[in-house]
Amino acid sequence: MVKMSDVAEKANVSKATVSRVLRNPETVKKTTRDKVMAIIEQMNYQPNILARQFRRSETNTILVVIPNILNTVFSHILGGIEHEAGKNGYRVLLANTNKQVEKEYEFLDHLKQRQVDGMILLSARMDKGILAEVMKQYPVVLTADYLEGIPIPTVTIDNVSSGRTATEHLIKLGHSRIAHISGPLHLLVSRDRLKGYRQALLQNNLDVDNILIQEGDFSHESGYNQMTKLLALEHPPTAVFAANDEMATGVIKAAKDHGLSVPEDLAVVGFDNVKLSAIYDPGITTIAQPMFKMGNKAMELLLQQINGDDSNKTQYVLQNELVIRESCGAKQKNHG
Amino acid sequence: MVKMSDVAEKANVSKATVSRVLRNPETVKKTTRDKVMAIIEQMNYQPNILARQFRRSETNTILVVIPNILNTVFSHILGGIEHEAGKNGYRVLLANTNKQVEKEYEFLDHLKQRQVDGMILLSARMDKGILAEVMKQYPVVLTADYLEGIPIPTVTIDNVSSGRTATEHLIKLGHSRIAHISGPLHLLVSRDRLKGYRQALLQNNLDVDNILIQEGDFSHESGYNQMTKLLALEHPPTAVFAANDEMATGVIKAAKDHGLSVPEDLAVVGFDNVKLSAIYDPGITTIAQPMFKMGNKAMELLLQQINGDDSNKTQYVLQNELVIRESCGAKQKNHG
DNA sequence: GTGAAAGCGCTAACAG
DNA sequence: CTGTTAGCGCTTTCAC
Repeated sequence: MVKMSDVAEKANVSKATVSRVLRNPETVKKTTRDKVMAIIEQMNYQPNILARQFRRSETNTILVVIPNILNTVFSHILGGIEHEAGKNGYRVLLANTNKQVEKEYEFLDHLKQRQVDGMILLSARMDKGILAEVMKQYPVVLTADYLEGIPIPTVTIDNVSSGRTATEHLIKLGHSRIAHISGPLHLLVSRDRLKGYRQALLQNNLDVDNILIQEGDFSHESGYNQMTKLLALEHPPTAVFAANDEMATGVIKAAKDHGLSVPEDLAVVGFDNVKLSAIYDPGITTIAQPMFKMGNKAMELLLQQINGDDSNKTQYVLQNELVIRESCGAKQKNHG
Repeated sequence: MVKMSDVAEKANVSKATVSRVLRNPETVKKTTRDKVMAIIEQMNYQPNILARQFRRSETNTILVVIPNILNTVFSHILGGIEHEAGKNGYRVLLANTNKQVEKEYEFLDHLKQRQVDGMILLSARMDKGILAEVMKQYPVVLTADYLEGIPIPTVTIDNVSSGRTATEHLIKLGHSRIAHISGPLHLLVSRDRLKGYRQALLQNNLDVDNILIQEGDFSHESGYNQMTKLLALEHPPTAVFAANDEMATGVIKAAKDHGLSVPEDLAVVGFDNVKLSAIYDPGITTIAQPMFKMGNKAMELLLQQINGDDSNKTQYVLQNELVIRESCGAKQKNHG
């Protein structure tokens, strides 16, 4: 493996000059630079990045902690992160926690050992105090997930208002008996969407009937099961707001299996606007999270921190959007 | 940042001993070892991994090159890789190519610069000759994608026989006019599935009608569009084998929009067995790829190479499986 | 079983 | 604009 000193020798310059040519070309006279570059080409010299990382103690790598790669919401955000990272010469190390807190702690060590320059969390189940400590010392950004009461840079949408928007849409369509199938309630995201649902009902002088609120786990199956329960009620709902799109498909399936049509007999609104919601039949009305953009922005904030700009330790709330398709009954069925 | 020499000093031993305690504990007397460990704990010493990597010139990191993170087939395989990697103390660096060959070449440099110990490709669009050269020098495994004529360790299913299985299933159900919507034909995977389709027809003395073979791009939209074309034929097909599940949903949507029922008027078989195929309505009969397992096996093969076991440069063909759901008409509609 | 010493390949003062 | 020099923190012979 040819090294810097080999190049230096052959080019009749010092190692320092070769190093400069590589990292600060403008500080080297053009003729010298060209000569060195030529030798580098000729010898097919590849700098030893490991040595460089060690010497500079920076890795140009960031860690992305994900609860579940298989969830398309997370993989879209990951895509956004990867895109922005690549543009800025950073590499992305993947850390799948499978929803286990212990894994989060494990990956924290990578940060502490400076194996990465920063970390983006899509899942923050760890102890808030510990996280607060960590983020004093290392660049950290939170997205998708968020926490109350600690000042950590965060990129999200407003889940409360999104929940309200989804519910209000159903109210405007004339529904008064609207159910909500929530995500796991140990997640703040789920609680906030539920809060929005409640607010919408109350603001429209509708009763909040607790029997119409069922907790799911974001899976199709839970949507199906909870909807089946709801349909067994004496007064079943005429509309459902499901806390994600996959559960919405379960809701629709349950309704169909019960002999009901969607949206004629049951209006359904989902959440996320993943591809599934667009290709399902009927197309699912949903709240769009700007997932790719969330990833982008999160990476941007992280880069600011890495580059020592601490002025910006703020929360970013991105715009969400109601995407109307067939499942709510506000629109005629068509393709696209 | 406390370093090894600090620990050594406080423990009254040499750096060498501390290093041994960390990496070869069995070569250190128990009493010494315990003393050193205690000091390490007490001082909260974190070894500088960058220094270690540099010194040992190994990274314990592998690179996974993915054409598209948003595709669930790839994210499942990635999950399998990540799982196996984690178990063995390896970290996974993500390399999203967005289907651009140039990106593949770019990421190759990481390998050449020894920034990673090995590479798993889920996409090999690069020049075969170059790849062949690379894999002589560095640990590389190919999965999901594959190439003909170069002896690179590969983990896949048999796409030809899978295509045959899918098609034969439709033939057994009594269909004789069976269409195929293929993946992009520049991909060997797509060509092989098509080949299987052809073989099944011929082996059953059915004509191959080229008008029934349409090229898609694995998207819902392409499935929809190609199916719409097929339905406009004078003699439209009564069954369709789509080269992936997402296109199958497009096929079904097109049929419904055309006033047809699936499976009554049109039988459909997909490919991959992603979650979508299970939750779609109707459930889609499909060929299951053992995606997680493919990732596992690929990582296993890579580890063998990294550990210098070159005996095993073989192709692994994993078992596929026909999963029968409603879309083909072989089964009554029910949930699950 | 342990210590001394050399050095991995690069970068960054500092001088000139 | 370029060269000299001194390490970064760890691992690994080689002695003892």
